[in-house]
Amino acid sequence: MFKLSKKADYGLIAVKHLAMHRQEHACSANEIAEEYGISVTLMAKVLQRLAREGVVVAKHGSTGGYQLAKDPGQVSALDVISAIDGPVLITSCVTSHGNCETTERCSVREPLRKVNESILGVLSTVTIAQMSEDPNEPALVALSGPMRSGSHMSSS
Amino acid sequence: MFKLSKKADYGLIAVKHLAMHRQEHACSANEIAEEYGISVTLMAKVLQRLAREGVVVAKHGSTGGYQLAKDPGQVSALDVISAIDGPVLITSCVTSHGNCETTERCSVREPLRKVNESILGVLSTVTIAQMSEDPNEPALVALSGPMRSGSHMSSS
DNA sequence: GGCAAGTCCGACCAATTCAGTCTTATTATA
DNA sequence: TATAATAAGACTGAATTGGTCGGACTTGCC
Repeated sequence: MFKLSKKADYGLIAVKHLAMHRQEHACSANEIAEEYGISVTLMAKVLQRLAREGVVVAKHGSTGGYQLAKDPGQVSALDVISAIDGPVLITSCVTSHGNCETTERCSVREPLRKVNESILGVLSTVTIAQMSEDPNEPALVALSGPMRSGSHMSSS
Repeated sequence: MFKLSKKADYGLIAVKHLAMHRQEHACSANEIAEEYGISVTLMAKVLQRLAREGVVVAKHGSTGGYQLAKDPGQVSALDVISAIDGPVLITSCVTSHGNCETTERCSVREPLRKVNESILGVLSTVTIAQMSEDPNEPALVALSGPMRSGSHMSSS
């Protein structure tokens, strides 16, 4: 469809958790998973991936765990998502070496590439630090308002 | 991951094709599918869906086929995508009645909701008419600039 | 120094879900 | 009557989700 994978979702949760516990001890996968009621094994896998990609650093040993590798202001949502799910591409056509078999005939590739770039721009603008800010307005109120799903927000 | 479904992809291709053949006869699913080397049955299903959602109009009979329901400038990419795949929601949490079981504990819901809105904004800005234009025309470049729509750039 | 506990790491595996495809039958129009 | 849209269902395969196990590493305690 057009959704983040659960792994990417968990990755964002984990990274945000680490951002909020920077000063303290390193957080273990177990600790984070239990805090949010998430599958421990999957969260562990996500954190391993994030460590391999350099988003977080792992510390072995009995007091080990994970910590953010950089400042929360330096890590974007795109960093986390693409670390887990690989490069963000809205279509299979729009790869770096675009090679769907109907390349010449496919006429929507170029416009979609631009859309893809815009989305990358959006995702890279949002940092973990921003996501950790205290939302002074209750989220539920906004959500219970008029449905936004099918609507195209009065552009122009 | 974060990809359009093949159906949505085909939908965009079909709608663009219809936009470029407005003046002429109605195009059958068979004709469009063969032109782009696409599975005929899937393309038919996509067009059926688009017809049901009012994006295109179907004409029965031997000279039948599909035609755009509106002006190409009035149809956005979001219209096509959400007609086929349903509402665009980047996470399962961010629904209209947000009900993932860890709602209170889940801390990334609100930031992601804003990201979702930004993406909706991007998709709704792109019209079929723009997609049919010359690729050199930088119709979308403006979007890569400063974020609009729900962004929290003005952080504190 | 040596041992045990707690943690990360990597690979392999199982169940579920979902997208994509095909099939069949029906309806409407020229 | 022939053509093309419409509709509903079954099937297939891949991706996602989630788990298990054995290994390696670091720390704390004896």
